[in-house]
Amino acid sequence: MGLAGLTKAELTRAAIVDAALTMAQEGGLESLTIGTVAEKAGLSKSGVFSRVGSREELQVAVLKEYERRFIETALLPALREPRGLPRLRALVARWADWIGSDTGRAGCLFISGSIEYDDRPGPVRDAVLSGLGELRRHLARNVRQAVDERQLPPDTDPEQVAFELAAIVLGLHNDLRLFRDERAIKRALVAFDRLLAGKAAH
Amino acid sequence: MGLAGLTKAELTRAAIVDAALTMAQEGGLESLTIGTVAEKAGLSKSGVFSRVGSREELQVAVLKEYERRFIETALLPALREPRGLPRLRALVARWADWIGSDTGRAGCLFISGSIEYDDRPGPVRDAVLSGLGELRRHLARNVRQAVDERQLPPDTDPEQVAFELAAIVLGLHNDLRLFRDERAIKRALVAFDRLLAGKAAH
DNA sequence: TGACAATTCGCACGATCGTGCTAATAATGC
DNA sequence: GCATTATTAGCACGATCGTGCGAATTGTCA
Repeated sequence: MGLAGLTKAELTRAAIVDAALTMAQEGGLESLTIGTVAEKAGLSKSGVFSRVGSREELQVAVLKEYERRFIETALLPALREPRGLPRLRALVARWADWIGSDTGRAGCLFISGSIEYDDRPGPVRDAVLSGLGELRRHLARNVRQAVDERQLPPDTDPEQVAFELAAIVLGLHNDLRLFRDERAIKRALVAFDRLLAGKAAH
Repeated sequence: MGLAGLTKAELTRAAIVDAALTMAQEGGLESLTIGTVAEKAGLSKSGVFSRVGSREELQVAVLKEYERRFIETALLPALREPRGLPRLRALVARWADWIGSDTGRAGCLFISGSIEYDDRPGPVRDAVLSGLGELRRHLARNVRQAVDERQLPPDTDPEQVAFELAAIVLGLHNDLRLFRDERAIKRALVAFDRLLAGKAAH
């Protein structure tokens, strides 16, 4: 047993998932191959395979790890803000920062995954769908709380606002990754403000 | 020379591109293989290859054909509306309809392409970038004209509105394709209205 | 240190990929 | 109908893919 109570196999597996995660951020989960991941991790193909079980299990593991980091970095810190609009604002701000932080090199696995697996059934698609669905419900719940706190108009449609917030993030991701246009960051923040300024959609 | 002045080779090529386009709409341009396209078109691998030159040229040809159909179906008809807000509204309405029309089976090649090729240089990426860039500039120009016609506030930022319009379409596409949620159509229209209601972003 | 278990590697397999090359076929002009 | 050309098929090639299996290596405990 090594540090932190992790066996060597678990450490190796973590290193594999970490390398695969980086690779998947440029190229997508579908671009992952056992061979290239092995090369990046400094292992043999068989070594990687014996740790992750199969290519598909590796893809799911990478997605889960990415989700864990997002929750830790963006979602949980926002929960420290008071409920309602402040918490919602903190969440979208951290979310946008998460997308824009390592711009250029790193794409969002859930956004690319939602394209790659929208017509490809299986465990990876299920993981993408559940992760994004949960986030969307989380957004709508926060909007509902903001309405309860009278920080948004009472005729606000929470799911409508959640839809639009998610759409803005998609636009941000697209402009950053494809057009390499950093102005998208400011545009996304402007769009957020307009949406949460109290004149929310009915 | 056959009908419409097309040689047999050109007819075959058109059939290949048509079959490939359908296949690319579920699975993306990167999922196209000479073999599967050949099977769907009822030809041999060599037959397909001799018509399209290479896999990459086929991908570009498919994208160009998709763009041609979009221009014909959504963009040109909108140009018959009076310039300014009516034309802009007609464009986004037809655009949303284009995305939502054959929902489920058919994805937008430019949206999936912007994910597949955001980190993959080459002719396909160039085609995606130029097509989406042109559409974005077209949007901004129409917004600018609506401002000139005093149909939108004078402090409207055309590129900001164009960004948000594109984002809404991304959200629509995502909810239709991944979540299979038809309510996204109405939500996109609501978002359009809110954006173009005269309280446009500053 | 020696026995045993955990971990990783080397290698091979069938499948599929894009792409040339040559022969067969279909269309065209006399 | 025949010769010529345009078009498509057959086949093989090297490369890469995921995956299984036995050997080699490394770590662990007495």
